[in-house]
Amino acid sequence: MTHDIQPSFRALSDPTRREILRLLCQQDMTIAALTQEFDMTRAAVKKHLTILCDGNLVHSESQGRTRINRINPDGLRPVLDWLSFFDHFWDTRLDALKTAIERKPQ
Amino acid sequence: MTHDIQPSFRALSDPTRREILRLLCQQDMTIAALTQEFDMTRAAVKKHLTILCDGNLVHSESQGRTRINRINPDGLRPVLDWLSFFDHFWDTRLDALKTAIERKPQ
DNA sequence: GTCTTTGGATACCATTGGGTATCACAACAA
DNA sequence: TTGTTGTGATACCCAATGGTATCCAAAGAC
Repeated sequence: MTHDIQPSFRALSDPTRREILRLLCQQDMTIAALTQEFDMTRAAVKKHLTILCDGNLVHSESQGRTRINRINPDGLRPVLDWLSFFDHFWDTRLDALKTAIERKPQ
Repeated sequence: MTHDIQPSFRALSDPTRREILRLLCQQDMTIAALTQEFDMTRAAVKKHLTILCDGNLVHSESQGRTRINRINPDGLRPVLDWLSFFDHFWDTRLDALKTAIERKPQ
């Protein structure tokens, strides 16, 4: 039901893919347009886009001969949720430590 | 000067390492203690810890014979910053689109 | 129609990554 | 001292990954 976050973290772990996301934040782009921004072949960019789609961070849609690649901001939510969870537990532990120190008889 | 975020994203991309972070949120742990939580050898856990240290998410400190592994919450900040940047640009684009629609004569 | 462009798919290569096995070393206990 | 425990480091294995080259199909442009 709820999406696995692993594909999202995987997609974010490559600098080329993060750069693709940055570019797609500004405008939708075709594979050909994205390829012009990198020093690699179209096939390589296509592979990165597939991984970004698997991570639910990008959505692709055919329009005639071209295929429009679009950011999917909802895909980032599970990642942010996990990091928040992480932060929450850290805070909890910090609070527990603080409480322990305060209670400790000198 | 400012740390490269790539090692942090890399460290977060593996489920075992995310689980290690979750465990370390609750308490500091030695490698031996961490190894008991996983179905793998101490050497494998050690490798994961090295990657987490490279990503600045964990800090290790020798205490006599043992080595204490501790969460470094500051290491998560660059990651959160990047994701915020991402969010910001998405919002900006969304606003631009909204404005364009509102301005568009019907 | 033909040609060009855009993209999908596959095979292939070199490197990285996660894992084990193993040896060596330092610290503590007896 | 002898042994045990916690750790570091290395060599090795196999799968995954990032990349290329290549072929193929379909949509537009001419």
